[in-house]
Amino acid sequence: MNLDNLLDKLKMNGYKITVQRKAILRALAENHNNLITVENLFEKSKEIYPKTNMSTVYRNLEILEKLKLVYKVLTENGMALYKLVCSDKHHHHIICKKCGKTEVIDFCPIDNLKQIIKNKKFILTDHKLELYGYCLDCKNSEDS
Amino acid sequence: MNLDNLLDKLKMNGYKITVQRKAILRALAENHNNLITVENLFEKSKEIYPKTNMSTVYRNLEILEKLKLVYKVLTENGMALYKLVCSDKHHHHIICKKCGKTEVIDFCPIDNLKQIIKNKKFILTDHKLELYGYCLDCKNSEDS
DNA sequence: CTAGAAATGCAAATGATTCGCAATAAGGAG
DNA sequence: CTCCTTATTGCGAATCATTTGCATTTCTAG
Repeated sequence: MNLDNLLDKLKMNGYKITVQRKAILRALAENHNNLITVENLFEKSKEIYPKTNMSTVYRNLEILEKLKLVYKVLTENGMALYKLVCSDKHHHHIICKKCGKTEVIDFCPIDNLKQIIKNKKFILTDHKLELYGYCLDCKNSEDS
Repeated sequence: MNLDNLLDKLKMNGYKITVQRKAILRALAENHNNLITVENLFEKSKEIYPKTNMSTVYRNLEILEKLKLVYKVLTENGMALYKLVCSDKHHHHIICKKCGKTEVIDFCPIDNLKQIIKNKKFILTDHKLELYGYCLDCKNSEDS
């Protein structure tokens, strides 16, 4: 999904297009393969529009998350990482533990699981599958 | 794993057995099927040994996590939930989104995934599979 | 029983995230 | 283009789970 599509989606949902909002989206778009921290996104947004404020970044991420335009993971210490969603099709990711690079995993084990869960006293509603590792770039750099 | 085993593991690793530590472990053991919040664990520990302190709970959870005696999940808002690990065998859970009850899922899709990841520029090291839903008790109670 | 190390309690610090509120900017109607 | 309404922003202060420093207490090996 490119920048214009994103802006359209926002407009369609009654959100105004502000300079800050565009900067944040562009910063996200320029990192669409990587999960980034809010702090980092804030820095990148400021490079595009220097007056962008941290609260604004948070508020926009909240909106983008609600519209499912952004994907959020929590690190082990509970900090949020974000990236733009790349496609509407259900999928998972493998995430580089060092640099946050992601690749799509076009496989979902949920059907196998549904079978198993049939016998449990549970109604399955959601699932979260996250794979972690190192991308080759990070693997090859010594200090991992 | 029962209380005595847990105490042994701690001793074996050079940790002392204190009243508070035993209270926290007993509280965890009494809830071994449910994920509980630290706050909640704190309350339950105090019922067993009233002088137990919140910091102590946090410090002990940290130790238990390091020894892999406890399993930790983060809620959507980044708050930690804990439960004792039940077995050494690799497994996953289905988690009730309302009450935190868990059931073991004795299936891991990682072999299928390894096959898929072979072609990616990634070294897989970890994975996280969490299933969410409602246990029948919660499903049946109206206010969900 | 004692010494030394580990653990605890308390209160204060941290740090990511949220919030209140006044000021500003967007964009539709005229 | 200008006005008006409403959303959005910036700022600083508040939140809140978690962590930490330090003095005190408790373990436990010897």
